[in-house]
Amino acid sequence: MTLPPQADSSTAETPDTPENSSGRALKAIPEATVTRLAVYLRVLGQLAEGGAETVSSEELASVAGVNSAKLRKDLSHIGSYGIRGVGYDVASLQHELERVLGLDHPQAVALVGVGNLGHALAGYGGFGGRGFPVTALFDVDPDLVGIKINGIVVKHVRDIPTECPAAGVTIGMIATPAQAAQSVCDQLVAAGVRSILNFAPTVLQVPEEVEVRKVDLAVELQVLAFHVAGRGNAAAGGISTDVPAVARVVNGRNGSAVPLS
Amino acid sequence: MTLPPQADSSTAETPDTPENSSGRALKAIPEATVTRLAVYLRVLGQLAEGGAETVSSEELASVAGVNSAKLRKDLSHIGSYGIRGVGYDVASLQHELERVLGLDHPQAVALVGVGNLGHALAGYGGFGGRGFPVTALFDVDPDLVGIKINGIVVKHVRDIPTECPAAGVTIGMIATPAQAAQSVCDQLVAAGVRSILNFAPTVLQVPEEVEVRKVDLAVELQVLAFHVAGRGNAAAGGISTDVPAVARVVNGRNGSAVPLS
DNA sequence: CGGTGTGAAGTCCTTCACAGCT
DNA sequence: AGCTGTGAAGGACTTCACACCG
Repeated sequence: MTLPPQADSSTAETPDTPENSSGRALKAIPEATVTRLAVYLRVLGQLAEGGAETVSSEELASVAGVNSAKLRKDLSHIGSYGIRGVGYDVASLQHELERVLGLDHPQAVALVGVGNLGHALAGYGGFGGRGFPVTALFDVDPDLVGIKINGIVVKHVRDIPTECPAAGVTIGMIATPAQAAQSVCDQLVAAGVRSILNFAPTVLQVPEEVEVRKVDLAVELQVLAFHVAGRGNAAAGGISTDVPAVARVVNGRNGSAVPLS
Repeated sequence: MTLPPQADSSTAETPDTPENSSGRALKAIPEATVTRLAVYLRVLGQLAEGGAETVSSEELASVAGVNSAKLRKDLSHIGSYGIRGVGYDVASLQHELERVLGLDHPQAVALVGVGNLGHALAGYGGFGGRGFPVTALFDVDPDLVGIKINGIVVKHVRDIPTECPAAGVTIGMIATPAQAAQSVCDQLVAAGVRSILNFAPTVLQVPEEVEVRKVDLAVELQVLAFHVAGRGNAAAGGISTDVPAVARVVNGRNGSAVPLS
């Protein structure tokens, strides 16, 4: 699964100065960069599978759909892990990114709302490769509470206060109808969850220390509709990823149909 | 689903100068603004249901999770539809936004990949309110081709070239595994689709005139993980929506549990 | 007065272009 | 000779603050 840039969070401030493992002082990493780091990480995984040992910024950028200057600037925010004249070591850059993104010790994810969409999310094993295990499921529908999805029992929403802390949940996903979302959100926050991915079409009100990212399908489609209507006229200018040649090759395919779902 | 800003499209150029219905010259609307217009539209719908006739920028902004200056600036891009000293007429602003977003005449949407996630998307009637009807479904799995979802028969992917133009499809959604996504994308583009919402975890290569927005769950979760890890330390600063008071009230609820899914 | 619409200032992000390491 | 890392320039979006209108 792939999501776009939609976080409605305003930009975080980082008053104190974190350091990386080698003790080098690091400036706060821009929000926009963090999102792309996750993309680079995924691409590196593909390259590693393909047996690549090193990549140049040009190659990596091309596959990731950005230009090389941006990629190098992004990576410069996390330190100097490239080799001049050569490129980046795939494996070590991968580890570095995992570390920076906090993936070195895994996060427990709770999903609330196991209806239509939620059910699909729960079954989405691995979330497109190395991923986040959903470790707790909640709903209020008596027909759903008690069933197992992917080996996990759906609990009642009222159990959030006890179950979430017990399971060490740090990230919550809300896939309930809009009317229920704020209430659920409040309960997750009360249970100590500080990061929430919201699929319900509502703006959630949360305390400062909680981060919300939202995924709103209707909004995505409406933005596309705007462009279809010609008002954003993409045709005239530079929409689309500015990526040439290499990418299609490295992606490991070139046009033949492949089994779906 | 919500993105953030997340479309990876570079910014479109708009060389010619569009006008609105009243003939007033309009500058190109910023991408970031378009995304929020869709949110405002949704909120206006809620307000209209609640019986509101007018809203101030302050109120509307609060419910939409932005500050009022931004909201006014956003609306100024589409013209002057407010009344000084009063606010905005809910109904007419609603219509104006629908017109600008190109929702006045509806778009046909095709969905490719009716597996786990795709199935859920197909059943997501109305997409959280006024929405986009999915009018064509495709897959390659023989077990899926031929079944009906929400009254729509799943066709084989090889029928895209004939079915999409026939149904007047303008927007495509890709919910296939990553390996299949580029191939499907190519076929949609060949069939005349110029706007694509991609759920597969791959960067799609498309010609300039095609717009791609992506929704990548793994990336969203990884960004959240980054903040959990404290590296983006939200706690210290200004994450979260800067919305107070009014919002929770206008949202029509205040904390009690509501049925889910 | 109250609240919109908007120039101007400010912030964040992107792109350029090149110095410097290997 | 090649490719990274980065200051500096450039754009895009946001916030401020106030003139202006109803």
